[in-house]
Amino acid sequence: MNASSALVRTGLGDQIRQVLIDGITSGRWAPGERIVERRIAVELGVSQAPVREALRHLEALRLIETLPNRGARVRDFTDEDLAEVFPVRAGLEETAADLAVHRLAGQVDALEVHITRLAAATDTGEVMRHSIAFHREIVEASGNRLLRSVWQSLGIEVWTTLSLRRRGTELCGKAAEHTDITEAFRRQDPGVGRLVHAHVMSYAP
Amino acid sequence: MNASSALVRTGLGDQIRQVLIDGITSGRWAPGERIVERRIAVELGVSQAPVREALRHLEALRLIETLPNRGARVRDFTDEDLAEVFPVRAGLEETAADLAVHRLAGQVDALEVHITRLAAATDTGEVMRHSIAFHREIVEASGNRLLRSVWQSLGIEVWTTLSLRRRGTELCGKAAEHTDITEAFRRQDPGVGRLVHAHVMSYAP
DNA sequence: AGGCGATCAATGATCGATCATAGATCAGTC
DNA sequence: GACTGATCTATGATCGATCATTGATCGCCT
Repeated sequence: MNASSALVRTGLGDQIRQVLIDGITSGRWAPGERIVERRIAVELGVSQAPVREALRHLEALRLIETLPNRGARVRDFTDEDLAEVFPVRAGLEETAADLAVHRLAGQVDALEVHITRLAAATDTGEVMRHSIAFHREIVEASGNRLLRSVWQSLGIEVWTTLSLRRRGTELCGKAAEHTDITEAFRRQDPGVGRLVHAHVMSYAP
Repeated sequence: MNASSALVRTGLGDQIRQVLIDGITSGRWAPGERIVERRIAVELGVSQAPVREALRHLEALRLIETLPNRGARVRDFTDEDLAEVFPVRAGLEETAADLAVHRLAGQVDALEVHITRLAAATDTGEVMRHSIAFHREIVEASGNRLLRSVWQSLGIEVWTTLSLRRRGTELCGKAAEHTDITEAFRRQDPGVGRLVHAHVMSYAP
């Protein structure tokens, strides 16, 4: 067991997953390229088992495709793949907003925090993270744990990164709508769900 | 390797998962009860690895909870857990319906098949399966593979089974609404999404 | 008695090795 | 040369064993 990259002892599978995600989003592994379990295992100085575990996570995130007995390969993301995310997100977040508007009861402090941070963000990555955090906050505020689980399993961050990598960054400028949404939450506007829906869909290509 | 239950050679993990799901839905393992990897492995005459794989699937279905280094236990499903499914399903299926109405373009044959089969169903389990199949058809018809993937990952069948086990069966009588929905699809009614949403929510406790 | 650290058993996490399958390669036949 | 089947290779799937963590138990000290 070497120490190629200082893998500290806390959940090998998780760490390997992150390595693989970084590798895919950074383009180290090209779309369509095969990811061989043992090769990764040797490279990271670990066994095959935690690599398999990580790969199943990537499969759940739909970052890779696996065929029985034939291993995994990086998905060749089509524009359609990227576009498919938005209706699903929009539907989920509309549901979340409709649930959250009752629970928040006009208390929008948590949302405003993210707006402030987003305004202060400098680089693209930071803008993305804070923008996503705002949406995550709505989902959290829904109080529906299943909804949160499903939303998270979409791997929004990763897909957004991939989307940015493909097309030029176009996610700025929409920040103003976050303020509109927050105001709708503050006055407990029952139309906030549709507002969120439209907002999410406006990101779609 | 014994042959306790004729585990044929095609995806041990999948088969083990089914054994565990059956065990949980049938009540063999009580809520809160611990599921010990090696115990299952010995019982089924397999190794620990495929059992772990199966357990991760159950975790994704939220049938079990796992703590790091402390194993898995059957979730103690609260009424709230069961109730949480419906808003999420409703949101997803509304999205699906809105997408599907364009793609189907009034062709509702596939939907009608399930209505016919549902009408012919005899026992409760069959009613449930055909009823679910109708909803699955809508999701399939959306053409959005991500949506399908997310919907399937909800494990509707399992949760419905659990719901039936807890409360008396109350899912009959709603079948008529399936006909209404199908008609809405046939005439490409843009309100079909809301109709499906309301229909799904009507199952909620 | 109560608190506290050492010890132990159970078991999840990980490992290294083996088994089995899918493709690729090669030999033989026509 | 083209087709068929045997063989070989790479690799996923599975196994049995070991490492490491957790919570429980026990004995000691105050």
